Amino acid sequence: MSSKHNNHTSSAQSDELEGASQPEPNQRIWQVVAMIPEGRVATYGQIAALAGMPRHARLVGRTLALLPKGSKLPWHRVINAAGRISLRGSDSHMTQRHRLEREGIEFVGERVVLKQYRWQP
DNA sequence: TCCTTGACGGAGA
DNA sequence: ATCTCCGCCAAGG
Repeated sequence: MSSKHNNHTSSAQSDELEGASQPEPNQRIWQVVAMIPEGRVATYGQIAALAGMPRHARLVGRTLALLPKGSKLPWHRVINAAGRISLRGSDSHMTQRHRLEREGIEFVGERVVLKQYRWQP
């Protein structure tokens, strides 16, 4: 990018005013996350790239942080490039780890072995 | 307006 | 394996 314009899209739901062609970034992210199969994980950067926004890993994190509490999206299958859970709070952190282990994903210390569990579309 | 802080990541050292 | 730097970008202070 040229580091100019490309702003707007603040909160949500107002994309039909500018061409209404392709889905909003957040929506593309949700779609990709929804594709991660059970028992596999994907990294924030991986999701960003698959959503057509390479190097926007942080955007993925922000987007997932906004998900409503009972979201059906498999957000727990998204971890960082080190194979670790990025969630800060001990509650959410434990919830994510528990969900992953329940799907058969194993941890070696604090990390998932990506070589073994990374989703490869 | 500037600075800091994040559910980040890759290249170097 | 750890630590910096740097890219990226929205929210808050």
